[in-house]
Amino acid sequence: MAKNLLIVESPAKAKTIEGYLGKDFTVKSSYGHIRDLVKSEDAIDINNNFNQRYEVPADKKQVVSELKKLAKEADMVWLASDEDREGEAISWHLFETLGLKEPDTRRIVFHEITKPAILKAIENPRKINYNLVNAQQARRVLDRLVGFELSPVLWKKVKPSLSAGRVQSVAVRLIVEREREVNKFKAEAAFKVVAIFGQGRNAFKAELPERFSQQADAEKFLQDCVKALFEIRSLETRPTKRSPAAPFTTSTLQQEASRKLGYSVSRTMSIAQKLYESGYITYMRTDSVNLSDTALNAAANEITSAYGDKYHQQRKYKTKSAGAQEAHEAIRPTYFDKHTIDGDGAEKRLYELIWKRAIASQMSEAQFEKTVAKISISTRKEELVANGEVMKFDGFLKVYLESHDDEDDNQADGENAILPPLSKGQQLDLQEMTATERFSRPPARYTEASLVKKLEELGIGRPSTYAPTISTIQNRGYVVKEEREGRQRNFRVLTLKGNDITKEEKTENTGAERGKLFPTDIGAVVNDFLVQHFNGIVDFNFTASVEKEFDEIAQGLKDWTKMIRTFYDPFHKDVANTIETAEKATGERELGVHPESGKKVSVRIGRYGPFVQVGENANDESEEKPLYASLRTGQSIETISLEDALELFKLPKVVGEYEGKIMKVAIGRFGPYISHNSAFVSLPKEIDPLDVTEEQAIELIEAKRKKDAEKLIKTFDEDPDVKILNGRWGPYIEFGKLNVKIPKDKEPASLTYEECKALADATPATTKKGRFGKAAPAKAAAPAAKKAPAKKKAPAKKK
DNA sequence: CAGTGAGCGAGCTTCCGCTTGACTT
Repeated sequence: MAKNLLIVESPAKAKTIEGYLGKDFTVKSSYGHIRDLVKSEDAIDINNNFNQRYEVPADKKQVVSELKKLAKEADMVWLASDEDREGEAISWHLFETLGLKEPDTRRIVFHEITKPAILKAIENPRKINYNLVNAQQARRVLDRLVGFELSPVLWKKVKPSLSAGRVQSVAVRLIVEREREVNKFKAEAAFKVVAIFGQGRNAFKAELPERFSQQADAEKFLQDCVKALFEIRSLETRPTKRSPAAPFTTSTLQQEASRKLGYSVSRTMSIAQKLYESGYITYMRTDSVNLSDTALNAAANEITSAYGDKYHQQRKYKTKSAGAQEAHEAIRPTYFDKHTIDGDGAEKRLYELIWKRAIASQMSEAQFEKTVAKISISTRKEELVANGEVMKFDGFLKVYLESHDDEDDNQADGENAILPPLSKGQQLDLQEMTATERFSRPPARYTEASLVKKLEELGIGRPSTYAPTISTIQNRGYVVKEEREGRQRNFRVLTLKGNDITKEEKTENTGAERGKLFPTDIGAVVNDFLVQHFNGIVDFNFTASVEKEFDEIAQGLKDWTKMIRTFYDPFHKDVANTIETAEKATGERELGVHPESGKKVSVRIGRYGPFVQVGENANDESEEKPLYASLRTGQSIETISLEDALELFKLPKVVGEYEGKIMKVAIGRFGPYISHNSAFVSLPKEIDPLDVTEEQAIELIEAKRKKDAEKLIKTFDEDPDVKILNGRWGPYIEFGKLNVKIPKDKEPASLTYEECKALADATPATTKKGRFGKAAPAKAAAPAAKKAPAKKKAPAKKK
């Protein structure tokens, strides 16, 4: 038995380290945290110094018992979790849970998984840093208190099962506020003048720095240019350079993989996880841009041998993010001489991206010669400007060019074009000049990756939580990732050619979005509610300010329970006050009055989602009941117009007759559908329910019948409502409204009616939904309830 | 599931940060 047990957080890391240390060491992993606060309300004892109750979650029991056993057998246990707040806490939880004793325990840390780093760490053990542990406890307790007190407020005031938290609520806020900026944005049009001089290979573009807001001014300018002389007034050439970006962190990897490969952040992370487990890359959840000395040398060797000495330049990067804890290296290939790897296409592409970025980060800068030519116009005082750029040395650009979110902006302007040989005083031949109407652009909606970037800038969230946070806000229905169609927009183009000026009107598509994050109505309502009642929590600086206090705790300058007390008491007061006084939040908005009846038209969120209401709530029997209609996908209570709202009442609508029965189009909870003779057909997305023709409807009904017939295996004379069908997951019996799976040992085609009935009777009706969600399972059917009888709920809080 | 938007009301939902596989539908 090995004398030493060394525990790290990640199993892949454990494997590597075991190779470095030899027989005297057993290296195991804790798989992250091994304990957490209990789920129940009594996890934190508010009145007793915020004492915590921890438990080992079910999925960690096995790991813990194995570690316990090994720890008992070992002479010395080395706690080698990461050197950051969470890592220190993991060591402490291990110490407590495994029942370790101080003389036989060492705490060690390293920032890179290299043999010298590990050996050095072992020579320099220390004790658990309880200040750091306290800082983590403060973080953990604060997040629990915030999350588990705020969420229930939402259940009461907005809708059950919603959630709020220090991180997710700010993420939603960013998206809601950006959407509002986009919606209130008014595009401003201005004419941009571009001239083309010279012929053929010597042709080049020049631009007028000023823009004209009025068409008349642009026209006048072109008019003035008809007989004008153009001359190069000044010519300036200067060297410029561009430097490579730092190697990847989690967030920059997510951004580049999104821009260059189109991966979602969760896809990027799961591919990176595979690469890590295969030993191709270093750890992928990191906020550090640092490379180990071993890596610097390996990169230097690779660059020198592959590209030559002049392409290499050693660089050490410093992190720019304030909250960075830098427990690991930057993300880099484990072996720089491996330009590509075995694996599927996605893995290969991500690996190559990581390899290029890391290699480029150690390469020389690219050198350019930038030329600016200013061109005077004899009839005007303005000058045209031509920019040219010639690359003199490619440097790092040989392998990698970083992309940016706002890429397409400059590209079209010929910013980096090559200019022909020019000289000062040279007369130029105008070939063509255009004045094109261009529009200012609204701020860009967030993509998953650009949201991560923003969160990182605000110091909110950690490398391990970016991807899960993005999923959470989508799963809660606060945010949707969507494509939206743009709309056509006209713009004017004036062209001067020869001595003639022509005008034309062109159209372009604008506002189309792909893979952008949009707030839902519920997201907006929840956000507004939180901003109104808990501004301090959803403040963009809240995390930064508590982080500062956590740092003070980590340095031993502050008592963590005092810090939490100072936060909690007023916060809890707000919670209690809000529960008592706040109205239910529905996002209600009045759109106006119905043009014919004069009744009030309003929108709000109801039990089944956003809807329009015409007429007041009936509080008296003599009054008429109001009319309701659900909003369609893509519509929102915040932006819908009165006209669009009234459109919704044009459904349900009879679109024709078929086989003697009417066909009706309506919108249901699951979207638009056609009903016919008590059968239902969903409308495909691309068909507008208001435009369905009789022919289309018949076609759809027939198509549905055909599809159903393909699924049908057998029917019965005894009861037409009983069928055997082939479903997505195999054959099943449709017994009236109940679907029953057919056991594997039965042949579906040979089942008799009686057998079907028996199977149906044996199936508990748990799939049926009651009015308030899932129907309770029949009491007698569940004799052995696993759960202990529910605890008595704490009596209602005193008022 | 197929046109609702009350209330009735037992018992449930929920946080952030560390880690990976185990899961059906």
